[in-house]
Amino acid sequence: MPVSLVDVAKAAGVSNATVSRVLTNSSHPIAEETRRKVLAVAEELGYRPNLIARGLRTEQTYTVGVIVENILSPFIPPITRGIHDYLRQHNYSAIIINSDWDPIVETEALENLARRHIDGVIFVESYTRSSDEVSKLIPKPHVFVHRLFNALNPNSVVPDDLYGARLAVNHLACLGHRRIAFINGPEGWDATVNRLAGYREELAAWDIPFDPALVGRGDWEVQSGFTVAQQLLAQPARPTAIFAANDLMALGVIYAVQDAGLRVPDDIAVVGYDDRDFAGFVRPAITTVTMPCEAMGRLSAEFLLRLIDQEADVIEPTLVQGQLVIRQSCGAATGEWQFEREQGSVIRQQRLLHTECREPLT
Amino acid sequence: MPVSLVDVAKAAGVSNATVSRVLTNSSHPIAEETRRKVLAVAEELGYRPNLIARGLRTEQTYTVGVIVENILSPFIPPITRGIHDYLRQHNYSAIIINSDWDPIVETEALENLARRHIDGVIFVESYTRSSDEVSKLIPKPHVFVHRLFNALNPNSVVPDDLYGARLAVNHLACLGHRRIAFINGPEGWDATVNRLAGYREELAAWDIPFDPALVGRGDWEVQSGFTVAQQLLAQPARPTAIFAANDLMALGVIYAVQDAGLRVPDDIAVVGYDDRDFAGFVRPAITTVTMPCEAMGRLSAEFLLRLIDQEADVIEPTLVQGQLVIRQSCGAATGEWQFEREQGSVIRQQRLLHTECREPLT
DNA sequence: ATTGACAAAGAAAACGTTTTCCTATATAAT
DNA sequence: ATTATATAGGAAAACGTTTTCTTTGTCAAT
Repeated sequence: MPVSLVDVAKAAGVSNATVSRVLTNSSHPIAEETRRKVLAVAEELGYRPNLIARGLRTEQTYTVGVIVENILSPFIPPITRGIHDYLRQHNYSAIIINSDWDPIVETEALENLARRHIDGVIFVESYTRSSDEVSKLIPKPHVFVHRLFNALNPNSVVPDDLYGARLAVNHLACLGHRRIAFINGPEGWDATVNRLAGYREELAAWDIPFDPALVGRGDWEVQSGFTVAQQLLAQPARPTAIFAANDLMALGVIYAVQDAGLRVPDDIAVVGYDDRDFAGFVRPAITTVTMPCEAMGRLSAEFLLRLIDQEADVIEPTLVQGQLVIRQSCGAATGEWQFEREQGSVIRQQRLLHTECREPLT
Repeated sequence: MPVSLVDVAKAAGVSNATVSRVLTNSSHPIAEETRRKVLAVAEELGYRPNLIARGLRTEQTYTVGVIVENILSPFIPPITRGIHDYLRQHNYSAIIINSDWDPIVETEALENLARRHIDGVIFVESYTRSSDEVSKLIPKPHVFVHRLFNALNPNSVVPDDLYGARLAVNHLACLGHRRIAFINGPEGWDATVNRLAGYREELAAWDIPFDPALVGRGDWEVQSGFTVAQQLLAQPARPTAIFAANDLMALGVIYAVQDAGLRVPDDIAVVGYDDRDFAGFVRPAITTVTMPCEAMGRLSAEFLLRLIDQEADVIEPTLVQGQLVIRQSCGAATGEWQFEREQGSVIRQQRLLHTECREPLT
């Protein structure tokens, strides 16, 4: 029923080989007339190459596996969006697997992908395997994107958390804050290490002494931001600004400030991290630093295809920078409180590092 | 390099055919001894069937396409999670395509899936195609899940919005509210039609007269909930409760109530719909009705496999019920304000319909 | 004893491509 | 005039399975 390559060959009065050569733009020489004839016939018959059959012969399936540890993580959709976009432009498709942090599921998934002879694998937010382990399980190129632990493995694309933290602190410093507290995430995460480093570096750039009493540790959840902020606010010389290592904790901070009878941003400025959707519509809307998910996704796909095409053997760990999104929680946004996300300020502020902003903004 | 079926056959001293029969549990009789021998050898050599080669012969790829209109929609992750879970248990994999509402991309995607000889397609939140159109584009079974328009097409799995709206209104009525306003979504959406119907039905069940002045229309966004709520609150006999057709608008309602110098839930009770993540951690946390995304996803996958296995020709449109999640915004939740989601109350309240709760709860 | 049915297994065809050979011209170089 | 080279295309092998067809026994029923 479906028309095959042989059907086209017969109808065009040529051999299989010729049709295949025309359709795959083979380097084998083909007379211009023949080429046109074949293309015309193929078009007319509505021929669709069978990628399964092709894959059997060429051992290339134009399919990559995407392994996701937790499909409900808020970063997954934009990351996969970037991946998909790039892949589609290069005629690749993606098989997505959700492993739910289960190593057994993940191993089975790799097994399954191997059976399908996919061309490569992208691990999203994965941390269970090292590059070597993966290579042993599936002899295909792979890339890690948004690796949460040991991010500097080869073949990984991760956010530049140090830079992002500097953006946040820089913004607060520009606004005149000198007692800037920091609520970090749990130990062990790369994000935690690097955001702290960025915080310290930017403080140093402004000649603000580092004060351990201004640094707390949460667990990424709202409640922890709330609790730690309460402690920070109870200090004798309380901070004038609090930078939380993610938006959820920043929201907890805002609640704590409000419960203490203070106002955000008037009494305490708050900056978050991640640019989660709610950051734009809670009250006050949260100034934050974006996770460059889509860009990371794109890049990881680009790198994977480069590995597949053997244009590279290994990819250097790559950092992707986020942007500062200025909203209400830090007092810098102008104009009325609004629900729309301020795209303009993202662009305007994105390169504000201390070198360009040695003095407070106003 | 990789070990093939012929390798296994040689090593076991039998023919290809025998190995294949053993490994696929064919109905062809096999001596028990031979079977064991083959299995042992396959295991020992680490044989992995080549699904590409198998697919070429059997015309079954154990792959389904999942077409998503907008991968950033908040419902997509849980829906695909349900789909993946079910598929994995049945050894199927999913190729995901994000069409970004672009019919051209979608058509190309279908074309691509057809080339890959996938076994079926699931359309998630799609509305651009009718069942017939799809069948013309790709001669494989398909299912729609969470169809936003014309939801009662054959082969679709959609939320039971009428039931969900009744749950919400019932809850408010149980709490003693009699002037219950409703902020609906934009015209044309199935959700809009059905949630209004549910609102009216439940009012009728409580013998509360329907008052058009208490019904407004938003556009699903926070701002619209805010604006419409302001209008409702300005009425001479203002409502004591407002049911918003989604959580974003419910949040806008809360802001409007607060801006009017009133309190939620003390002065005005608010109920939302969807159970978005933020509903659990905004202040006050929003009482809402869940979208049964994961269940819908599972079910759609189940139906698709049924179609693929030709156990059915067509699937009747199927409604999936959500649950009421009681939080702070309606005044019914007991205990302190807390960040954790109250799993218990979901279960406890889920079957409260007017028949079981003819009178206010307290 | 002959036939029929069944179990068990192998040989070979088939799936739809790509690719390796091979052949037949035409043209260029000796 | 012969040989080399390039162009163009066909025949057939190959990819790794499944499945059809065929064969060989074995056992039971006539």
